[in-house]
Amino acid sequence: MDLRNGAIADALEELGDLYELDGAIVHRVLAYRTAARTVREAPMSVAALAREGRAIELPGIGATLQEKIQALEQTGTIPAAQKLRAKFPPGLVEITRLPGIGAKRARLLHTELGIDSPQALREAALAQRVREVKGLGPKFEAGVLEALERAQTHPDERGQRRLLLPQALQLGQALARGLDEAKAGAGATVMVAGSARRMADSVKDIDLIAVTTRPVALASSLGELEEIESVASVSAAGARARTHSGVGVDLRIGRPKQLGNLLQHFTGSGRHNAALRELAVRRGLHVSEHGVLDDAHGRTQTCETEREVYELLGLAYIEPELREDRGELQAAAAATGGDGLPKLIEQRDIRGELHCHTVASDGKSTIAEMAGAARELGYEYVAITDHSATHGFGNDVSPDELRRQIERVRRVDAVLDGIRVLAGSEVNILRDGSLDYEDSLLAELDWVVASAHTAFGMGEQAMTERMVRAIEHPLVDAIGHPTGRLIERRESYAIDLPAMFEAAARTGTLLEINANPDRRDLSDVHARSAVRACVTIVIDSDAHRMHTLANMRWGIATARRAWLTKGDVANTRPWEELERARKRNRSG
DNA sequence: GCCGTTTTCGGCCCGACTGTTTTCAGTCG
Repeated sequence: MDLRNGAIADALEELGDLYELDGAIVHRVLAYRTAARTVREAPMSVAALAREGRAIELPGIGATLQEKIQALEQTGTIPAAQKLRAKFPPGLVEITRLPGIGAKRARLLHTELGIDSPQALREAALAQRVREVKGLGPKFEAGVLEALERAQTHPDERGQRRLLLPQALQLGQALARGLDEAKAGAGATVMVAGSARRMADSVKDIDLIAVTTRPVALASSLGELEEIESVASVSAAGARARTHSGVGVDLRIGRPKQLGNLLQHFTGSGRHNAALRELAVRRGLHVSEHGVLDDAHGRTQTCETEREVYELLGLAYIEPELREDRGELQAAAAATGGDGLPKLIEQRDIRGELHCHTVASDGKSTIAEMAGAARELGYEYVAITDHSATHGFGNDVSPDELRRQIERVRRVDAVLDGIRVLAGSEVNILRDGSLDYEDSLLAELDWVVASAHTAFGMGEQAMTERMVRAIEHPLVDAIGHPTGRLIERRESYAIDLPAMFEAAARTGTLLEINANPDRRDLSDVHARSAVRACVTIVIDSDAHRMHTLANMRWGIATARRAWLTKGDVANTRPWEELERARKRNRSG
């Protein structure tokens, strides 16, 4: 069994941390962290790739790192890491996670005071020995104690509890509105930036930007908002604060002329910006939140829009969702030989909903209510797909009950104008990959989604065989939430994704981007790999009541982050076209 | 440690903030 990518990434990250403690130059440390991310996001087994000597095909992985990955796979450990672990105890690495303490200071504490754990650090600080170290002082010592205290009383915050995107956007927009409406906000423009603007799965802290002619007054008013518990700093450049729920808020302020620079800078991601600046330097330009400095003229040019920033660098405009340093800069440089950026899918491209629930299983709304709500959203069709008999949640839909449900759907479809209501089911994929309705019953349905809801712990090979068997079933139109992950709560089950994608592409089975904001499954990275493997995607809300049909937007966000166009997504097509093209009609 | 309109060595983004500093290093995003 291959070592999972996550485990390899963890090992590379640890090694990077250790090298940093050991005083390695920052670029070497950075190389490990970049490689760790690449491995974590890779759609294939990096262990298998390394075995074939092909891991060097991944960006940021060279011969040295490939060797280390091979060693890790063969012996379970990397020799260099073992050596360094003996030198720097794990408690020291833990100390570098405390705010305000990095590798340099951790190492200083280790060599000067022999500190090797948070506990030892605490004792030294209480005995006022930390302030005696050259370069440190009483304020640092107090900060250390506070950080240790906080880590103890808020253990969950050390693990960086993150907000899901909907909560982050809601909070960010509330704060932006609050600043807008504050007295100092008159004439100001306030916007949500950061990972929330990039529509990431989850968000660590809220980034806001503002342009105004009265920066200090605006920065001061952040602390007056009801959501804010404490303010760490206020200046003309912005403010940092924390909400009552413990979320960090970073406000950055500039002049109206630099709105584009500021928004671009603070939207990030950090990696996108770093890559952007490297590209700029090669062209004699220096990019920052203040503007674009031209070496040749010694002048800084400010931009009112982000588009101008990218244009100054010879790039096409890059949508925020793409700014993750996943090839978007090369694509945006199409004029100089890149592939060009895709025209990303939009909400208005969606013509129908193909996965939602009603009171027949665990939903809260009726067929007529769901269909009416789907029509309100402008959809042309909606498939009612309640859970199947063995799911165990809500009311079990026995085969007879499903037959009655089909009749109910037909009746609603007959009386409801303006939308086509389809009879479907979200069928359970059993342990062996079989489904829990007879084929003859499935054949009566207009739409069949198949999903795994149980037995997530089976091994990779068994799980892959299970899913591939379901994919190969001639009556399965789509696979629901194909990896089973819950964002920030549950990892995906072990599965060979390339094998699943190959099967889906071969059979014409759709793979879902489930738009429930807790799932967003397939993820952005996986959906992109799937489409590259010639899989067609379907984006579904998986709504359990009328208003959650609007969750479609989170699925669209994931699709956009996956570089998907309208053409990659099945439910952008009219029902007749979709039905004609699907596999049960293709194969016969 | 990676990488190449600077190809096998010598670079490798930019600024704010903090606390410790007599001019800057470390940390963070």
